[in-house]
Amino acid sequence: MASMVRTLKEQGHRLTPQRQLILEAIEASAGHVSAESVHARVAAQFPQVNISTVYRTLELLQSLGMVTHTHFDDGVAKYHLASLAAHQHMVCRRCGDEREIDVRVLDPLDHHLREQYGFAADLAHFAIVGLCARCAADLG
Amino acid sequence: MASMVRTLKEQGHRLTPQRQLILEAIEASAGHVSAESVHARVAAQFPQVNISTVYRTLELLQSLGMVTHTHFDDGVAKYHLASLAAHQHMVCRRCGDEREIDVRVLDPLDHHLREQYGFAADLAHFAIVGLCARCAADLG
DNA sequence: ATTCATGCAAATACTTTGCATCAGC
DNA sequence: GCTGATGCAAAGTATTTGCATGAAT
Repeated sequence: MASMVRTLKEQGHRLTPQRQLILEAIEASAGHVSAESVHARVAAQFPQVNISTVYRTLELLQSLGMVTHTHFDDGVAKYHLASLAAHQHMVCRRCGDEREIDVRVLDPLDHHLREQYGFAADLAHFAIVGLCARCAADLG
Repeated sequence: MASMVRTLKEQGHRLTPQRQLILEAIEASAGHVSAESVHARVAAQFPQVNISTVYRTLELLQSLGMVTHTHFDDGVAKYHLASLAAHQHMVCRRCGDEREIDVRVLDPLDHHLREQYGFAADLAHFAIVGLCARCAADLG
């Protein structure tokens, strides 16, 4: 995160308390967070920080490649540090249970798309939706 | 689609012109369509059909398993016939180019998730986002 | 001092909901 | 006739934008 601050300034952007707070909030949540929950975390200490600043900062951090976002089933964008990009999630459509899996599972697919189509997939970009074992059992 | 009408009635739902039109619109678009474009198609002929009816019908068709939806990169839900579920899309983050691929590509992943976690993934639920060959070249 | 970032409020896009009326069964 | 489906309007949620003020450099 020291490096992030550096990157910001190197790219000619200003270092503001808001930006630091937002960055810290994303780190602290160690996972995927919506803009709203980032804002909630920040606003818990500094209520005057506006959610539009959160959105603008998230966009900036994305454009700098420091952060990425993922769409879960509800269509809401969830953000996480780009350095954590090497993970993927399975979300159960029925119970909402969420589980992390190793991206290496996706490697064969990645290679295939690359070789077949020259397509560099960002496979961590979306959560994998489906039915978890328990719910499948429940449904008979 | 005759079967769809049957399913509707068997499940105790009424057959209305709106529902038929919406179903036809989804079929006609032979792909993934947003609620808004379904509405646009229907409204072209019958302007009095309301978009809330489109949403309600799409939800119904989903609950009956006739239709599914997919989130593309913009977070907007795109609907398609469940019978067409056996396809997947790659979308280029940069140029927006969209390309269909065979889901069989996803079979190994599907098997892995099933065996490892008992998770029945709906792999066609999300488009695969990434960078297409041309854009990758453009960016050097 | 300059210029970019912020807060605020308003706008936008997508989707859902309450309610009275209407139509399928 | 009963009940579920529709249209309309309004609310809700997620996100974006214009603009004047304020802060980082």
